[in-house]
Amino acid sequence: MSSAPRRPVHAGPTRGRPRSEAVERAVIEGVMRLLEDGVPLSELSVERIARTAGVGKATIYRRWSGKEELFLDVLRAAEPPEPQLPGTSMRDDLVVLLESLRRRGLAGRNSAMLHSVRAQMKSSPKIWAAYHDTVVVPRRRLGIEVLRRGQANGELRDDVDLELVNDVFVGPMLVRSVLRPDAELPEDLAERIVDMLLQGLGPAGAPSAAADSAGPPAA
Amino acid sequence: MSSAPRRPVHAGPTRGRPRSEAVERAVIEGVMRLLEDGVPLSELSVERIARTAGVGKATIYRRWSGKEELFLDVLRAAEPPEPQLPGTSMRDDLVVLLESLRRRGLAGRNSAMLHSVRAQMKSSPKIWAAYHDTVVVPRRRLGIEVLRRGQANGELRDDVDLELVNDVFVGPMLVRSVLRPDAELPEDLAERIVDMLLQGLGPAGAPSAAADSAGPPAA
Amino acid sequence: MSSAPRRPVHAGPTRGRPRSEAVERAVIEGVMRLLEDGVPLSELSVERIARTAGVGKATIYRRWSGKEELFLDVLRAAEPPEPQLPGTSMRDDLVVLLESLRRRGLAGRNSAMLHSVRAQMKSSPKIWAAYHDTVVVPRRRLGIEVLRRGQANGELRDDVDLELVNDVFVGPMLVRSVLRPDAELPEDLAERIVDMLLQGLGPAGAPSAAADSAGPPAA
Amino acid sequence: MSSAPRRPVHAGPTRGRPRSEAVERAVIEGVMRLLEDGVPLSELSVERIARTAGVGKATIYRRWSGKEELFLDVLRAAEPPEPQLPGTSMRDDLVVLLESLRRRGLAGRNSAMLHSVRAQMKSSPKIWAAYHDTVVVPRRRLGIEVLRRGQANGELRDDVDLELVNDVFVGPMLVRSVLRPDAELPEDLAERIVDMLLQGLGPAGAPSAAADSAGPPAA
DNA sequence: GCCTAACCGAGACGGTACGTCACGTCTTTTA
DNA sequence: TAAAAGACGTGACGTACCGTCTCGGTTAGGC
Repeated sequence: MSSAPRRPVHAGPTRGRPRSEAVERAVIEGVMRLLEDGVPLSELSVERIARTAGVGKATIYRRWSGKEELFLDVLRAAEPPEPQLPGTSMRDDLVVLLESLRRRGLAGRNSAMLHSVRAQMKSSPKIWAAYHDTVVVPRRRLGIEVLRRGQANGELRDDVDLELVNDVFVGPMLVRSVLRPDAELPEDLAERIVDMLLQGLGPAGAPSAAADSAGPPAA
Repeated sequence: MSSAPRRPVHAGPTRGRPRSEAVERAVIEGVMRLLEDGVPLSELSVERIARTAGVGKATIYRRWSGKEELFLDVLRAAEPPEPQLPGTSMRDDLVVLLESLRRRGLAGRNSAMLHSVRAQMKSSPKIWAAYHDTVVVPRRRLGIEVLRRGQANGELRDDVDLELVNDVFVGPMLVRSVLRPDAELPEDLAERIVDMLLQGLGPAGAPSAAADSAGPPAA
Repeated sequence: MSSAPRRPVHAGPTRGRPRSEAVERAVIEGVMRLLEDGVPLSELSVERIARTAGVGKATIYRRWSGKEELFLDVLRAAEPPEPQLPGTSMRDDLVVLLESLRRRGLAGRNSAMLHSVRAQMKSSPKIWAAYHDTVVVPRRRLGIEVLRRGQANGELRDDVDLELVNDVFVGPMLVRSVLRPDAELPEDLAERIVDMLLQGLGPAGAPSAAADSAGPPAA
Repeated sequence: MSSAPRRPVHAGPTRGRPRSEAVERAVIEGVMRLLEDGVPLSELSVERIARTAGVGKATIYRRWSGKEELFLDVLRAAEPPEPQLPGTSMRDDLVVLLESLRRRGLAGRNSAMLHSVRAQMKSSPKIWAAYHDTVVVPRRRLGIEVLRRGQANGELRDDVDLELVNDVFVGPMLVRSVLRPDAELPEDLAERIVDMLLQGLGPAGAPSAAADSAGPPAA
């Protein structure tokens, strides 16, 4: 789970006193508590984190190379679990997927701050890449799998690039939380996006029948 | 151009030495040069900016309340001009709009850093809101205007929320540059997104003919 | 008076805000107050000195390269003024010289600590050399001058190395305060040393008459 | 040899693995090697000493309460053996005593550093007292014994304070090595000091004949 | 020949100080 | 009065040691 143990891997098995796992937890939870308490990101110094967690500064630097790397683990710990897909149809799975994305942006008081943390992490391309690979990509894979199943049972056209289609579904939801982090997103947003996209925006699209019948067209 | 002149409006017309406009430009261009030279954002201190621009620190603080506010002006200066819309059809206008969005993300070596600057600015909600209102919103208004014209001439269905539709078009492009700032986006991405959305993703959509014919369906 | 301004001597006249002399004084007096208050030397961190003097750490490092160099100025400030020599005879001058040496070792509560400071400074040969050159050597020169006058008026033999003779007078007094810093030295120690040395230790030395007549032999 | 075993004297005779004497030696010799290698005193951390000696930190703290106490044993180990007195006369014995003092100050490259170690120890009065009692006092006793024998056989006046006379002999030699640790002391310094003092500095002293004849006056 | 207590090296731990750097403010002189 | 320069108090940075505390593994008795 930890990003990089920073232990010089030179010695044999475990020599010396082993690292305390409790410390790891205390630090990450300390950061979360500070964020929940409304401490602005600019006041989240390593020094203060250490003080809050009741931990020496060196103990933090022994595990993480800096604030960014620590934040990476904080975000990973805060990431909500993978949503449970109903599996009844591609359309329903997509709605659940987008809905979980919407909820992530408004989970309690700290969500705005978590958003800032994510933004802050971009200062270091390496760290951001690590976040992208371990958090964003898996979620993306899940979406593409859902789309693939949709193609298989005829809910989705065959002649489309699934990567792009995934962005088309996810983009509208994500871009709202990125551009206006504190805006409240309407509850039926996921449904509206999915249905609108499935039925097309041009006037030649399937008639309004498709808008209410949520299930697969032929079933 | 400056966001907040910070001049206490107490004195008469202009007493003493007037502020040099050259200073303003020198500072903003200094920041840009540093970014272009690959200086990481974390090393962009006010102290260094002042040194680079050959300017006193106090002179910077006289104009901007801090680094974030300065960055705001830097981003505004770096923002590409509003794209020239062809006006031949909603579809073509949308392609140009999205294409300008794509290009913004790969403008030279500094684009990745400008992206970081944008991310950094989110640490301060006030500053981000200012950026949002002066840069994001106008561009958004432009898109919605295009969509409205599309509805008027039958290119877009009548029963849709234009705000949401705008996000649906813009989202896929934006989310890619947000999640993977250094990825190269294919040149025909704008076209593909627009056409895919106009024609719908469900199997009942217009046949493949619509996919190649890029022009408006009825023209 | 200051040991090394540490200012890079590159710019022309005085540019920018000049250094505050009050700060210099506050720091040195802060150290002295801490020593007087019985703070052990090992707790005399730069951090604490700065806090005591109400001064930033950087302000200290701007003037002194480290604790040792600062202590150098503290010792120079604490050094008692050059004693007033009576000039009545070499013997009397020597007694005054040695007496001032004795008194330096017991000036208030802080003398023991000043002694520690001196000891500490030896960790850095460069700093000690500076102390030696600016404090020890002048005092030494004074002693040798007294001896030279003694040779001139017949109080001291002609065939002796004045440097060595000076050490012979100063040594016994100094060695006591070095080896046993907290011992109280008897009040008449200076007199006893001078007279004993002038009259010789061998049994063939001048009879006890020389011991009471303190003045020059021919008076 | 060890100053304070620091073993809590609660258990019976010797239970468990006994302490390795080799470790004790390794640590002390490690310190000496570091000093010989020119490592400045300020870089002589317990951590580095342990690393050099290939020993755990706790092993050092098991034996010594801290760096100062360890240095005490280092100095004791470095102390040259008590000089062999010829016994032919007080004058000769004193010369040998002072000569051994002179030699101590120039024993290889490390003598300057040993001097620093001694100085450093003064930071802790307790440690310095221990050094004084176990190293300085015995040597002092030896000097006073020599003087007493000199009084007995007529080489030294009867009416003098032996403690003070001892300081008078030792002081000039010691003060030179204290004030200028790196100065080279001339080879005949011991002889010159002793003879000068025995014959007195006043012009009424024995004529120059006594200056060359080094032996006791009456033999 | 075990048992077991104390040793050993290694290194993590909570602290504290180091010396540097940047913050935003404040004096200076110069224009 | 604004400008460049740079000192100022503050406080975080990342590192190094402090002295203590586990770890796994040794090394001697005493049984």
